[in-house]
This record gives sequence, structure tokens and C-alpha cells, in this order.
Amino acid sequence: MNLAEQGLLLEQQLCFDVYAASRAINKAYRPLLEALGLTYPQYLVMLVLWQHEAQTVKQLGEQLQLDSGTLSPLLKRLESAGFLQRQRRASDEREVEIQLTEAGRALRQQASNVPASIFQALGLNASDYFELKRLLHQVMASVEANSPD
Amino acid sequence: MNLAEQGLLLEQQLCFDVYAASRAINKAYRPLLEALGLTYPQYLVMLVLWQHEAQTVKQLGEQLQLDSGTLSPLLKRLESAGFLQRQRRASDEREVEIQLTEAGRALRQQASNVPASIFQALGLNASDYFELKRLLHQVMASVEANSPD
DNA sequence: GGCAATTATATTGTGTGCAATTCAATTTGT
DNA sequence: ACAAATTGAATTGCACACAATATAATTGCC
Repeated sequence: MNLAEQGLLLEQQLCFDVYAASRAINKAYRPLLEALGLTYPQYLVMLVLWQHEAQTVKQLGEQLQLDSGTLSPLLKRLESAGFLQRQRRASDEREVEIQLTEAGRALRQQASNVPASIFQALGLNASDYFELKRLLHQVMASVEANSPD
Repeated sequence: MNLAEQGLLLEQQLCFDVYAASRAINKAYRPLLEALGLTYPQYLVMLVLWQHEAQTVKQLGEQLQLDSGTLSPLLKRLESAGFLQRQRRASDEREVEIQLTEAGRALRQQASNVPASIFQALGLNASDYFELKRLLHQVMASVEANSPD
């Protein structure tokens, strides 16, 4: 087997590991978030809103790297679940502002143990945790330099 | 802000980094694979088949950690694209055997430069590459120990 | 041999992701 | 001021993911 062919082996593919790890992590969140009535992407949106309540769709999209094609239906589901409200901003009617409801705010308390549970499930010590974070950031920076948004 | 609340900050979430990196990598593959007529999950299936031509759906699913709900329609699309054929195995009619077509086999040559292109786009030196791989494997092993298949 | 449990795949339903398009509101250039 | 360009969301269309269910074939057990 020559060098080019060796690159085509699944077990050599770092990218597959990232892809598989992402799905495995999602699976670990599922039972925890099900108790809150959230999916993992919905939980990420709530994280952003818990940090700063009023956000436009665009601002959410920038932080989560998701576009309106993903966020619009997701936000509608969160709205019909009663966790937030969407309304056109008066100062610029193109923008839709997302506001937490009381139920959405209250959910934060119920979610407060999720990060620790997940951290434990990851099985990493602090130094590996930060090393993994560093390497992922490096990969994202490189990849996005080649294929910009 | 107390400790529990600090866990709920997006920028502290390693899991978000894995999720975002996975999508960023997918985006990097897209233009390369578009030239071959493949999506990234389809490319992964082809990688497995290039290594070992005859596989059942179950065997593919084990290697890629994907179930029949994902693989069945994906394999049908690869079949109608002319890259493979699906047929019930005579010895056990519950199993569906996947066979590459000549076009599917030929695609391997066209894909041979993909791994090197992607490796370059990742911007990692060899030692970071293997370190990232090690950490991801560790995470997957831990996570799957808690939420088994 | 026959029937219950198991196995392999397919189907259904829900929820992302994302490219491409559409539409309305705003900003810009003159 | 006003037409053209830009912007922010929503919509459409397609392709995953995955839980839950259905179906058909096989295996085990008596």
C-alpha cells in the first residue's frame, strides 16, 4: 500500500474521530437534557441566552456558528415550548430579538448540574481538558482560514 | 457568579468545541467531496468499502457507529449514484451485502489526494495530530462507558 | 417440528445543518 | 430624495442522526 492509499484508511482519520466524538458526546447529553425538555443544540442556545438575555438571531448565530436556516425552526420550537419569545425589533424591523420567558430563566437552575455531570463523563483531567480545547481551537482556526464563512 | 453558573458559560464548554470543530471540518471537506459527488458521511462509507469491499449494513454500522436509520437511505443514495450495489445475502436473507461497483472502485483514485489536502487544512504538526487523536479516543471511551450502545 | 426469542434491516417521525432562494427593511451612493 | 446594493430572517430542499416501531428471517429451546 502506497502513501496515498494509507491516507484513505478510516482508522487513520482524525476527522472521523472528531465526528464520532461529537456524536458520542451528544448521546451523553441526551438523557440529561431530555429531563429539561431540550435537545443539545437547543441547550446551546439556552446557554447563550442565560449569559445575555436579549439577543438577535444573528448574534446567536455568530456565537454558535449556525445560520438562520438552522436557528429559525429551532427557536420556534423553543418558543412553543414556552422558554423564549421572538419579536421584531422596533428600531430595525429586519432583526428578531429573542427574550427568555420566566420558564426559560427558571430552566437555568435545573441545568446547573449538567456541566459537572458531563465533565465527569468525559473522563479527562484538567490538563487534558485544556489541551484538547487548545487543539480543537487550533484546528478550527486553521480550517476556517481556508474555508471562510 | 458561583461555580455551578460558571459551568454554564458557552466559552467554557469543551463539548461545544468538539461540536463546532466537527461542523467546521465537514465544511472543509465539502468542496473537495462535491467534486466526487459525495457527502462527508458517504465518503466515510466509501472509505470503509475501499478497505474491504464486501460488507453488510451491520458491519458498516459498527465501524462508523451509525445505525440502519442513517445508513439505509444513505446507501440507497450511493446505489442510485452508481457507486455500489445492495443485495440480500443468500445464506442469511436478513443481511444486506454492499458491493462496490466499478465506478465506486474507480472513485478511490480520485479521492486519493483528499486526506493530504485535509491534513494540511487542519494545520497540525504530527505530534499535535496524534495528541488530539489520543484525547478524542479517551473521551469516546469514557463517554461510551457511561452511555453504552 | 414448532413456537418464542433474537437478529438484521427498513420505515417513520422529529430535529438538526446548511446551501440557495426569497422577501422585507435599511443603508448607501449620487 | 431615491434607486441600487446590502442586510437579517425566513423558507425550501436535501441529507444526515437517531429513537421507536415494524417486518421478515433465523436461531434456540422444549
